Amino acid sequence: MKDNKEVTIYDIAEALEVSPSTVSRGLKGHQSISSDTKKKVKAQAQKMGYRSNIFAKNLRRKKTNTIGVIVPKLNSHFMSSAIAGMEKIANENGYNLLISQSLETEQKEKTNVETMFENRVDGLAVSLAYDTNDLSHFDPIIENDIPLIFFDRVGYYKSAANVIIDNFQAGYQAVTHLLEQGCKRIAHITGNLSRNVYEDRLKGYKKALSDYDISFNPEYLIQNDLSDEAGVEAAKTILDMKPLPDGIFVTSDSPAIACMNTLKKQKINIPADIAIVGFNNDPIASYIEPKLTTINYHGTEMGKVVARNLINHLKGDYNISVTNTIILGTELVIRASSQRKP
Amino acid sequence: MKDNKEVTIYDIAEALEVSPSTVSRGLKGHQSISSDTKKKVKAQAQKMGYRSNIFAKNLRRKKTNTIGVIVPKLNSHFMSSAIAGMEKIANENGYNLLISQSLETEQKEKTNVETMFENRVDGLAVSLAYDTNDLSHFDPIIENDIPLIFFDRVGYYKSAANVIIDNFQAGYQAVTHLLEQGCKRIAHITGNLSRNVYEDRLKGYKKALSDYDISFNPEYLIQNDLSDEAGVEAAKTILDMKPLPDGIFVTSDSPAIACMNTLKKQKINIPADIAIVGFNNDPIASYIEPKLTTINYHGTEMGKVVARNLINHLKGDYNISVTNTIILGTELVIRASSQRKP
DNA sequence: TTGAAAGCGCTAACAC
DNA sequence: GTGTTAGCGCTTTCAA
Repeated sequence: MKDNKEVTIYDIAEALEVSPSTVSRGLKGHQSISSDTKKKVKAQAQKMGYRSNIFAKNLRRKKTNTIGVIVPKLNSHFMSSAIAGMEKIANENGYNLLISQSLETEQKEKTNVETMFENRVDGLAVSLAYDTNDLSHFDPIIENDIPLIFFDRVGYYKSAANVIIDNFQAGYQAVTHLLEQGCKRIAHITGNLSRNVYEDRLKGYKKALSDYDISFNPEYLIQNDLSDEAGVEAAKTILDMKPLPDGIFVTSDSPAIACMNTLKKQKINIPADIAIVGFNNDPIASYIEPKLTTINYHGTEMGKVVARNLINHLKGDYNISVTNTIILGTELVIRASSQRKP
Repeated sequence: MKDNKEVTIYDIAEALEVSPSTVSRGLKGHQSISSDTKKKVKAQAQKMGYRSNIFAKNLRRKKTNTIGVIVPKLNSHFMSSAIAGMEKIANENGYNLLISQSLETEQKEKTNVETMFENRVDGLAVSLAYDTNDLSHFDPIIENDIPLIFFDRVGYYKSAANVIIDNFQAGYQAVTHLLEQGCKRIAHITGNLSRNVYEDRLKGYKKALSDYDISFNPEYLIQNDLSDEAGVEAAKTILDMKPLPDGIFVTSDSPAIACMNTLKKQKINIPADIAIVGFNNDPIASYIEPKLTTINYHGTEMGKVVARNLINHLKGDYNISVTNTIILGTELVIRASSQRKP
């Protein structure tokens, strides 16, 4: 930043022989300024190459028009879509996004929260890291009345709003679908069960089974980190099961695909021998063979909802913590990997 | 943000019966302060729940420790990786990222630049929108000595640094590979040729052909917007060509795959009838059948390089515009879609 | 090693 | 409709 002589409202005031306040008011179209002066002020500002000093403004107004965003990883299909959605809404409303990633660790997440706090974001949107247990690092945020929204991976935390999908319903739907296709022994591959998303999907899985009078078999529950390697490992575990499961509900597409490919290599026929349902509707899901049945939910939409709520709250339109949880719809996308009947 | 009584250095000064300047110095570990006072100051700050006011600081220091990033779209594999890379480096160096997307339009890009300027980012990293022609909206950036780096999709613009991959070389390599596989009639599907990336890849394509004494046939050059639909259309165009091409170099994976699938439906054997090479090494490339040969380049790496250079420049380690263009390596990933020989 | 004081550029309460 | 004035909280020169 060049430090030689930025043009200030004083310079404009001087040139126009009015007071700085008149300039300040004129610039932002304050009502009690004659439209004549307004025009003059703006013209002069333009002419002198004036740009408002945002620090001074923030210093006075105590707000930044910036929304902080902390996500586990920026480069996933879902997250980048969610951020794209937030960016769009934020931008339309004159807000900026300050973005950081926790890289799935609680430690980094804490630092991120501090940074956001230091930078005095007006609001904060967070999707929790994989291993975050303690949420006390959000205390300063709440204590300072900074509106906080968790999205997708949310925590049980006072006075924060949540934007999530109906994970229970989605899990229920996925497993019911498998049951309808005639599956009797359905395995479930999932992640850290203290994350709401996986916990709720598991509940949906159990409920669907019980609705079909099938009792939950803990052996069929495989828990890992949902990496591709974990998908391969899970496939091996499943191949060792006796009797062999005839259906799998995997709580993420990418390990689902890794798992499916491994099974295929062992001459397992998908979906005839084992039907598979994933989660996320990643682009890959419709590119592989057989195409993967999965749960679709719109990241962009979720991002928009998050930003919209945060901004409405900041504008004072309504209080965010009243609307405590917003649940977005999902849909089951049925493709070849699970479809046994026409 | 709560507006009731934030703790300031004055409060600390008062409590400790020292001057504000001493507190200011103590807090940042200034050399000319006794380590005893430093300790006291820090302890007191901690005790009173002090947090520095970043606006006041910025107002004085005229810098924000923020780097602006403008990309066409956040939610592509490459871009989100690049941003993840930047975020990492920025964060390690105490910088924040202010991110916005141009959604591929020059108009939005202009607004974004203005916003970045208004927000006084210390540096700016930009990947150009698909349809940006005129670069004059970057003039204020340069005029105010804000370091500017273009990455991936760069422009010919004075005093901005570029971080790119060697598109010429990559195109050359891709096409040479097709030629080595025995292709004689190679079509090329590409995008807006006023974007360096596509322009240079085309040059590489031509050079490879000429090295094999094959003259460039403009009929084989298909230009579109690189969407999936465009890939399907391109496939149809190709099917109408007589003689049929026996190789295609597509300058992006996703239309390459759309194109390949369309060809497959018409009973074209890939790679026997037509060999295909894509570009980007998107995750899908290795999931489809046949797996797609493509050019790999690391978004994360590029993001890191961009951030590192910007920050080094800001720290005064060296001048960015001297190192005008940084070229990162790519590699050809040979997979089934192009491999005719073992 | 510490303090006094000026000022970064803007806003808004209050006065006219 | 416009001007005066007092800060917002911090840094930094200069002086002690």
